[in-house]
Amino acid sequence: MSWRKEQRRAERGYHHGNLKEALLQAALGLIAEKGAAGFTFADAARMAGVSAAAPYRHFRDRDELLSSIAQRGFEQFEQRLAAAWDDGRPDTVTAFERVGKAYLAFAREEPAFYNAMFESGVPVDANPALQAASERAFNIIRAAAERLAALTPPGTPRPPAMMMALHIWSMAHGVASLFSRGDAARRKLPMSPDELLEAEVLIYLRGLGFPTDRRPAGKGAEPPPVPPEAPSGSGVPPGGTPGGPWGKPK
Amino acid sequence: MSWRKEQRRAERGYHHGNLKEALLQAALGLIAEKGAAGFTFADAARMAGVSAAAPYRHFRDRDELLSSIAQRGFEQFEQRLAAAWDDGRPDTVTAFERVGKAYLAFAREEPAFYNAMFESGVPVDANPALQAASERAFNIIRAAAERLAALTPPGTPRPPAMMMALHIWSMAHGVASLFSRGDAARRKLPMSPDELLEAEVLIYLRGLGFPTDRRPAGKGAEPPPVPPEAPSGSGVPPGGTPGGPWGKPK
DNA sequence: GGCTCATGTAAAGATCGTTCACATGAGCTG
DNA sequence: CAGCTCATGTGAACGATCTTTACATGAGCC
Repeated sequence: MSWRKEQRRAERGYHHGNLKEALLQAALGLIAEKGAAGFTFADAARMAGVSAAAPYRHFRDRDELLSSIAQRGFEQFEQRLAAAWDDGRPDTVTAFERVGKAYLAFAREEPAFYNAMFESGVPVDANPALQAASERAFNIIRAAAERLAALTPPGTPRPPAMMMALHIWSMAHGVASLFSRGDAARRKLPMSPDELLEAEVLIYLRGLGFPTDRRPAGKGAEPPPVPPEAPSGSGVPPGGTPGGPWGKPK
Repeated sequence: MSWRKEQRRAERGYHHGNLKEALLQAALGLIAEKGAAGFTFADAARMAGVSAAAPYRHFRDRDELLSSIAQRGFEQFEQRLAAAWDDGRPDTVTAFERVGKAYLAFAREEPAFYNAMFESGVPVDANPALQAASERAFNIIRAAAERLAALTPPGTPRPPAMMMALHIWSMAHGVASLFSRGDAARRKLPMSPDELLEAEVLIYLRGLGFPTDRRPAGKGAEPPPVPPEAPSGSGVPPGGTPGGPWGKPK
């Protein structure tokens, strides 16, 4: 046995005290480094200063550890999305876009969680708690979509809110997993993932009849200003950044 | 040594004859079954009836096999996308949507390839040939986007074609990887992935000012042949079919 | 026929995931 | 405080995988 190990043991005694948490943290670090596939149960144990068999006292097997991380990830994800949504303040469209940004930010800033959640092959539906956490996170997007759906300008086709939510989710996930993470991020793009997603969502919202004219596209005339936030009237600020979400068209 | 093995050997002699190809096929089957993560080099060897060391005569290591499969996948992917695009016939928008469908169809029908290409953790940029194949596939989408960009009705914002291509790619990939494959597909949806993507793309195109009012929601009449390629038409048509691509709003 | 080299084999080392019998010690009970 | 118990950690061991190394085979070519 290594000197190091003995030393660790001396420091902390026979019992670790908080092994479960330590393992989760270790795994998180390892996944961030080498991906969920490269992460090793034995490595996590080593990193926690414990024998290879010890983790089995806290997790049925390697998959359960991964699953736990995914679940915790969904919980944090939900919190961040909820904070971004902020119940639709100051206006629905702005908040909606903030959710998109939060999605990408999470994928970028918490690669280990995102990996465990969406790219580790953990079957979400196998674990009820995990599935529930996943649904709670999605429900934020869904709630936002409901609000948005209620606001689609009259005379415009109005898809079910659920569908809009799924659309947004797929856009965000598509951008995140193709361009915003790991080696995929190395695909060189003419713009940042954030800009890409923002423009995508804006075009989509325009397709639903929402005024997205706060960013005049190019030199052209302002797109016809549909009454902001249709029925009630609290709404999208008319002003905007010049250049449009996609920059000046050449 | 097993009887089976001896028998196989007797059938084919000491040399396999076409081991490289056999390994690729075996791997493809295994990945389809158990995912790229669960796929094992030794298993592929076994399935080809050779010793565990034999594959190393044809692939530097397990990753190179995976990488080869990904590359082959991108090549087939390119072919299918190209066939779907069919150089924009009969009209750009129709062909464009066909590309979207082809994307999903590939993801669904060739799970092993799709898995190796996008979900196996193979670093695309590590292998120049692989990267080139990937780019050739993307170029189909890109070419389609160029054509579409050239047609955006005047008076409408016109994002760069490259951006449009990336948008479409991210939508397709998002839908495919969230809803169209593996356990993720088990997330129960109120509609098929194909419908979901089609609606998403249509709304997006509408956001770009394209007329997307053909296609009465259900089993209705034949899509009214909108004058194909309508650069002259003004943006979003006021009428549109009731319901649009997403069925009747409730 | 004989040489050569690509192709396959067997054996072995390193690492993992996992299990099992056993050790330790924290906390309760009396 | 003594003793018991049970959660928690240890070591050893099994089978599987990946990979390397030395050796075997035989197809093609002179």
